[in-house]
Parts: sequence; C-alpha cells; structure tokens
Amino acid sequence: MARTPVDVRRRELIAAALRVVASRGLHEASTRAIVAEADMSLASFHYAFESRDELIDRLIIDVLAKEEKAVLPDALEGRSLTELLTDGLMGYLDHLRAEPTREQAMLELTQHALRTRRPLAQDQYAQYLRIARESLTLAAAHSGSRWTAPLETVAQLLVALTDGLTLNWLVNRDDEASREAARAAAQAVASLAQPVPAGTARHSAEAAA
Amino acid sequence: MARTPVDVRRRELIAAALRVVASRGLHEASTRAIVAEADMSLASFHYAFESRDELIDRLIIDVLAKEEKAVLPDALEGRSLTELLTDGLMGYLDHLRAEPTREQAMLELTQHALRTRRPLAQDQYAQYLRIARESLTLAAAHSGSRWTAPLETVAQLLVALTDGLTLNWLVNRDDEASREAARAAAQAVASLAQPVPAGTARHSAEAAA
DNA sequence: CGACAAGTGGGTCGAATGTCCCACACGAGG
DNA sequence: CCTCGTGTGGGACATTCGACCCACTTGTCG
Repeated sequence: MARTPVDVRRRELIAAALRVVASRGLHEASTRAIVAEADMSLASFHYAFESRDELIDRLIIDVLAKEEKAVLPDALEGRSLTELLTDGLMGYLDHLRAEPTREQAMLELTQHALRTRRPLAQDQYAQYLRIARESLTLAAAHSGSRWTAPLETVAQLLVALTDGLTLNWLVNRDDEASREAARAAAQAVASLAQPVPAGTARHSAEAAA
Repeated sequence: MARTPVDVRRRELIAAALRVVASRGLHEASTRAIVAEADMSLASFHYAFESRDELIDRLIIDVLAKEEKAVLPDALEGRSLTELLTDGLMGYLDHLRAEPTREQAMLELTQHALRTRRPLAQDQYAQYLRIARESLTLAAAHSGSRWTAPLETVAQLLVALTDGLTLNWLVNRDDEASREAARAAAQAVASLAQPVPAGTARHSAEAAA
C-alpha cells in the first residue's frame, strides 16, 4: 500500500487532472479517469478533495499561478517596438506550438469557470492583463517609445490578440498563417505608440513591476 | 397526439438544443433536457436523429449558416477607415451585449468541435474569415485606402480580435473597457492601410462580394 | 506494547445519461 | 372496410457518473 501524505496526493491529482483535461477534454475528466491517470483509488480522491468541483477549482487556480512567464520578450536593447512585440508574440506562438493541448485545456477551464465560477475567470483574465501591462511597459521603455492610448487599453488589446491568435492556431494549425497574423498584430499594436523625443525620456523606474 | 413531420421536428429540436446550450451550457444539453425544452418525448428525438452527437453536429452546422451578418458596417460613405472599423466593432459589441448567451454557446460549440470534429471548426473559422475579408475590402474601398499587409493576414487579425474581444467582454462584462479596447483595435488595424493617392483609385468593383 | 490517527481499498448507492423497444394512434390509399 | 406507413408515448436497458461507507493497514507516539 503506497502511503502518501494528503497534500502530495492533492498535487498528484491536480497534475493528473490537467493531463486528462489536456488530452481528452474537461468533460472526460471524471473522477475515475483522473484517479486512473494518477494511479490511485477513488477513495483516495475523496480523501484528498471534498468533490470533483473542488478539484477543478483548485486546478484552475493552480494552473493560473504558473502562467507567469511567456509573452515577455527576452528584452533586447536597441530593437524597435515592433520588433519587440513581434518577438513576444512569436515566442508565445512557439510555446503554443510546443504545448497545444495545455493551452486548449486552459481555454476549456476558462469557459467552464465562465459558467460556474465567473470570479475565477476574472482573476485569470486580470492575471493576463497584468502580464500584458508589464510586457508593454517594458517594451516601450526599451525601445524609447510611449503609448498614445491608455496602457490598460493597449493591454486589453494585447490579451484579446493572444486569445484570438491562440484560437486561430488551435483551429487551423497553420504555423505560417499564424506567424503572419502575429507579425501584422505586432505592427498594428506598435502603431499605438510614438517615439519619445531624445532627452525627454522619462526615467525607466516607471517600467518596474 | 401532435403529429408533426420529421423535418420540422428536427428544426424544433435544433432550436431547442441551441436554447439549452445557451442558457445552461453544452454539457447540460442532454437529450432529456433538449426534448423537455422542445416539449417532446424522448422517442421523438431518436425518431428524428440517430444520436445526440448527430444533433450536435447539425446544430453546429445550422448555427454556422446563420452567422452571416454582423461586423459589416452600415457602409457610410466619406468616413475614415478607422471610423468604419470602429463602427463595425462597436456594432459587433452591441450584438454581443444583446445576446451574450448565444455567443457563449457559439464558443462552446467551437471548442467542442475542436475536440471531436475539427473540420467543422475549420469551416466555421473559414466562414468568419470570409466575412472579415469582405468587410475589410468594403471598408478600404469606401474610405479610399488600401491594405499594406495581405488582405488574408489582416482578415485573420480582425477575426482574432473579435474572438479576443468577445472573450474579454464575456468574462468581465465591462462595456466601457471593451469599447475602449475596440476603439484601440480599430485604430491599430487601420494603421495597416494607407490612403490611395487621388486619381489612382481603383474601381470599386473589386470590393464586391 | 497498545491506542489512535492517517491513509487505503473495494464495493455500493442513487441519479443521470444515451439508446432502444414495442404497443399504439392516426391518416391515406386500396 | 382494412391495411400500412408514419409518428408517438411510456417505459426499459446498460452504463457511467459523483459520492460515500466501512473494514483494513500502517506509522507514530505514549
């Protein structure tokens, strides 16, 4: 009998649940499918979690917390804003291409939350917005530009774009078409900024988190 | 006993299914929930359709065919490209605000198709692309501009944007924020076009459907 | 060693699901 | 009138689901 403390079992179950959702979809992620993936018994499931719903909630929160990275370009100095944005989006596309099922799982979880736990979906979205804001601020600072539209608005635009590009790629799986669209998107977003005249550059402390 | 020919019963069932999906989500659209909504017996369901899956397929195809309209601006002459795009997106947002559950249902159906009937999802996406192309061509022609990026790419960008804005609004239900984002989006997309010098204007026959 | 909490396994419950069956009600066509 | 094909109703089926229960093992701590 493999005796394992509850909290590690919880982690294992959450990880297994994510794998099942990714590979077979949320509606196939039954308690039995999850425990099979985690190689446990049903009893262990309900020992670790009150209900399936609680696990799904935890899964959303968990997966949400680890979405930190991505999108942030590798911050190369001296590149134009368009280049930085393009790099960022391309990096995201690479990540998407590497783990498409994961991103599809995220989408399904968002939609599930939208029906049953709206606040969770809003938290998720707020997280994306924060990352977008930071990336945009950084990109503007490093390329010597400033946004002509409110940062919050540009961030919303960027998030909407990544969501849309994600769906686009997930549906068509057309790398080249998605890349073209991403390039155009970067150029379009960059048009919402203008160069800061040399000398009036504001100190980059504003670009912090 | 209400004797009804099969084909009208099929239509009624599809309509009822859409209402159920919209109000309660795809996973709650069981055969029983649907026949209850349509006020029929279970036998009528399986007399009209082989299986639930067949109904869902038909629902996707059906709902897909009726998505024609929207996004196309009311084509006012003499307005700038940015204005036309803004109008188009605003019109879409209004539509979304008027029938949020329907659009949410479309999203769920797309995602379902993505897992089980990918070609259907691709058809749906191709349909969106076609509408976007037509709208963009029309808008450029009426505002005396031409796209500096390939039309197909700009269309992909526009579709991605509407998808993203849809998700954004569905999650946050913040009318003003979404409108701001839409305005910024219109401006950004418009930056991918440039005015056609007077005199070199191409005949607008190219703008036809 | 003995008691007790923590963790495990297997079986089971009621509810819901998709599907199917069969006896019946009609209207049309002979 | 009878018959036959198209619908219709009310169950019934096996399967799956989430949840739970209880008897059990194992480590820990006194």
